[in-house]
Amino acid sequence: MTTKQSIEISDAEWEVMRVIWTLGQSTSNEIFENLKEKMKWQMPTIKTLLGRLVKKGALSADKEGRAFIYKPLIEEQSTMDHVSQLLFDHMCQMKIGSTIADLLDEVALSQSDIVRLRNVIDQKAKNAPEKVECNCLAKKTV
Amino acid sequence: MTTKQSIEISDAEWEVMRVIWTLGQSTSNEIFENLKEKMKWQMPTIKTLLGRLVKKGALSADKEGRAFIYKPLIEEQSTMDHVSQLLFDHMCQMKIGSTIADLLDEVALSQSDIVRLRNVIDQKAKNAPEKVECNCLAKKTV
DNA sequence: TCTTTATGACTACAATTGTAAACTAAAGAT
DNA sequence: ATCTTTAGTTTACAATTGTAGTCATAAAGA
Repeated sequence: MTTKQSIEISDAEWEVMRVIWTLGQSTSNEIFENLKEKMKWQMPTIKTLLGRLVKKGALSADKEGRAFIYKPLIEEQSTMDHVSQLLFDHMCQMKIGSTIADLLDEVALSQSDIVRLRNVIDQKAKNAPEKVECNCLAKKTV
Repeated sequence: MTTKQSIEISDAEWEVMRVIWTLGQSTSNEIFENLKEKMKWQMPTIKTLLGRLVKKGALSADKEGRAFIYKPLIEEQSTMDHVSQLLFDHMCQMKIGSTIADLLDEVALSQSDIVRLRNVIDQKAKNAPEKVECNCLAKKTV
């Protein structure tokens, strides 16, 4: 799993990836079973998404008898890290801290997540500046 | 500012919003000056994005002499909160904690951000479960 | 071996997005 | 009262995305 960071995965494709990541590998049928309720998708929709994901290099497809077995070529955690960084990269730096705080308030966290988060924050605390500057405007070239 | 949460703002549009949010209000010219370097955009590109944002209800446009003054109709912090929630909503619940930890490691945080984050985490710690279940597969309807 | 069926491949098509050219109308200058 | 400049409007156009129909083919059963 080389984990190419440059791959763009759309929302719909993301749903397919989640199933495959969780199962480790999967057939189109299995994916269909897992998503038809939640997404109200027809089989051809899944086929299209699988095709695009293979083409993008996010999945491998190995023929196993009649069907293909799809396996992830990119790793889940690093893909999640990548897209969240992309998102926050194009937001006002000054407000990222509060946004993450608001976010933490909404998500489910386990005890070990808490430990991990506390550690990260303790580390950051050591060198945190008083204020983070807004980076939304071009620097004045006076 | 009513802050309609349903508005979808694309990446390019986001850049325009950031400038307007930071300035409070702006003309197309001012936006151009702030983004031409960073985005390498031509003026018509900005015009298009402004038009789309007004149409979407993200901006108001008041004629002031020759030009329009654009003002945000949605609030920056809540828009940031909204899009980050949207992003994490379609990710594996089980891995969100570690993703946010990885993210915190990368971003700039001020001392007051740190205080705020510690508070949120302390709150969450009270009721945090041992483990957060993966929510990527359909529940078996046995 | 022939037929049925499951599965993937190809095609489709509208909406959104990124990017910008061309056109038009109004404001300021002469 | 014109002309020029400037700012907005309309049009354009390819790529991506969401969603799915149709076609072809290979496997499985009769």
